[in-house]
Amino acid sequence: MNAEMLKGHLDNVILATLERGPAHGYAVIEDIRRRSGGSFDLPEGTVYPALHRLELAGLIASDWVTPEAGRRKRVYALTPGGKTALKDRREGWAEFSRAVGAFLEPDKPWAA
Amino acid sequence: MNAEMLKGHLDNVILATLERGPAHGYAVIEDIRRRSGGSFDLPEGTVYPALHRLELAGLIASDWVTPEAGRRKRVYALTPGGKTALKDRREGWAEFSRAVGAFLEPDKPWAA
DNA sequence: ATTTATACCTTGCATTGCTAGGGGTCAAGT
DNA sequence: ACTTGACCCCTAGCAATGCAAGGTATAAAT
Repeated sequence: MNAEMLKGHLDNVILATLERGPAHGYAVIEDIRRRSGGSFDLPEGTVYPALHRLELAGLIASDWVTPEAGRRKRVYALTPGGKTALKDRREGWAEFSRAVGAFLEPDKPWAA
Repeated sequence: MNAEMLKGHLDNVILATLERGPAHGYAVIEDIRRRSGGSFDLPEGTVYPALHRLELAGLIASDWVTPEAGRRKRVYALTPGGKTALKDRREGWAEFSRAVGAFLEPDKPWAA
């Protein structure tokens, strides 16, 4: 799978991951890998800047958590604005997916 | 629809457009707009460089055509390599679409 | 004559995912 | 004791891409 295809969709994937509950960066990477069936095996240099980007945009918020056993983690959670954004991006993805499918999935009924 | 979502997918859309037969740049833009149901209304500054890119990569080839009536056009057609690439990219899109759908289309059966 | 649609092109920008590095903690194996 | 691997965080700089903005030119419509 081409690497550039993810551009513009990573934020949506991360937001959808955090929709299931707060998680720290490393766990987000693992969730994405598992939930995508291995298709998205993202390096840290991709995900961490994306998380910072989303926090700067106000779509997620972070808290440092230091458990008794283990290392300190930065746990991210969706903000109300993030939930709204995710809803909008779902619609955006549906439209985009339908539009590209009209070109690359010629068996679909909508492909004129 | 977000603008950055098209990144990495435009080449596939253009290749699929030329799959139906040779066309010049301006016609490609119109075909994409029509076939996408208006979702992709691409400016020339997006499509023309992409066509040059694809030709440089050997996936399409161009010929200048000067009809008796009308303006001269640069007509692009898929090369054998382009047809092969399109086939591969169809599979890539299927995988990518399935993977993103697992995050943004939670009603789908594969969304664990 | 002016506007609109057609038809092509390029420069430079903003954004993005990735590579390649860095730091550090902790458990298990050798 | 030492190394390996898993865990957990971060940044600088690169390459690619879609786009805005601008230019050129012909043909048809008003």
